[in-house]
Amino acid sequence: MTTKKSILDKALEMFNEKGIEYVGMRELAASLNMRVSNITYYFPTKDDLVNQLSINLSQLNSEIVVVQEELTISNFLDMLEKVFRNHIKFRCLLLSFVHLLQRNHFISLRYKNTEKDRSTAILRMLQSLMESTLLKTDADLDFLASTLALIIRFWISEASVSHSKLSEQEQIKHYLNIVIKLFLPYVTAKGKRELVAYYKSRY
Amino acid sequence: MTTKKSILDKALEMFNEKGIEYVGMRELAASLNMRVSNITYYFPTKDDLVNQLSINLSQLNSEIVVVQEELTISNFLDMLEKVFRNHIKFRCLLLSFVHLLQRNHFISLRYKNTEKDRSTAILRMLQSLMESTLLKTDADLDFLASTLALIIRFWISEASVSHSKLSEQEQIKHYLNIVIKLFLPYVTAKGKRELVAYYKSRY
DNA sequence: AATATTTTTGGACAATGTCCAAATAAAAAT
DNA sequence: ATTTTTATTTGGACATTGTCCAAAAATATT
Repeated sequence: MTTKKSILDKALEMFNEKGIEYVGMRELAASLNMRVSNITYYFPTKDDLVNQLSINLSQLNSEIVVVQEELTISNFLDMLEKVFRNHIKFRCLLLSFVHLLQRNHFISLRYKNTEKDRSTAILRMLQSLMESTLLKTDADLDFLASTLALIIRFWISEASVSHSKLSEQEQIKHYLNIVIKLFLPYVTAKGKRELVAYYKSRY
Repeated sequence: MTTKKSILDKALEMFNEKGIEYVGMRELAASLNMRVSNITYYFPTKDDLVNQLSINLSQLNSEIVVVQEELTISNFLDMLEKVFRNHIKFRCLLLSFVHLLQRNHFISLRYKNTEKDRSTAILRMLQSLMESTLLKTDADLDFLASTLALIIRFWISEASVSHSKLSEQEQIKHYLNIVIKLFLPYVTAKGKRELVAYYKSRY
């Protein structure tokens, strides 16, 4: 394992534990048995370090969210669940989401580029579900996409505030459930069967 | 105007502008034409200062969210809109919500006390709407309350990230719209008339 | 007018992220 | 094998942050 990777791993671990803003460079260096300036050799600023973590999360999510023909509700929820799992792995980033975008120059630049892609990706998936007659033709896709985006971005913040006693698995279940119920009024009979099947297959 | 109040006012103004974490005590003091230690005389720590702002927001919201007999959809949405306006006035607090709860000892203590009150208040309002035959009897109130809580807490974070070009008025409209659409499948015919009437009366 | 209380001040403190010249280790070239 | 070049690591410095405190100044009370 390279020095760079060991720094990233330990940083993610400690950031997740205590929050990005509350882990000092000296503390991180001490945990790694190295000197602070050794970290800054690989990551000149703390923002660089955080930015690399954010790139890693983006890549992980990109592997999951792939455009596919004939998207099913199960596929869709599976993807969502995997994204939720990635969010837990990188939870420090999502808990500091707003601050990072306000102040981390790299992240805010990169985010602006991927933001539209991501939300149009969601919209296209919903359209695909509609074309497969899984969503009713009069379903308000913009509403669903907006609400979905809000949940995806902030579920983990909400969970850390309101459901911290729940296990990670239970938290994921809770917010997947909310998504399922969000879709419920808008799925066709066929879609509803898939939705219910997905729900029963897990819980 | 007392010194204490002038500190709170200026702090809120600058915190909203730049973010709580990015306004230093010296910067704040300079804007007030006073010395740092003069601020710490009234607010020994920055957390004390932030906590007082958070108390002020809580009080403002408590004045709005009052339990009333015969709650109507209009009343409910009016309350929500007023809460949204308060959130804009104190937006710095909501943008730092997670951090404050993680690290500000006062706020996290106080929040735990009011958290359950608030969410049961939401639930009771929904029950009241149901008793007034504005919500269908089979509406999933827990789902509505959960989703509502998520929107109320994080709409302004989402707006700052995704809709920063919109005016404050447009942002409020957008998220009120989401709430309206969230309720749409669960309102009775009578409730729907109210919902539509509310929507048309504004926009 | 003297005393007590409240408010304001300047300067200190430790901790933070960042930076840099020098030391060391490793690799490449001779 | 020895020298030169490059990559990595180190200790110490810097400005900035929130916090603290003894003394000064202003105000209130006796």
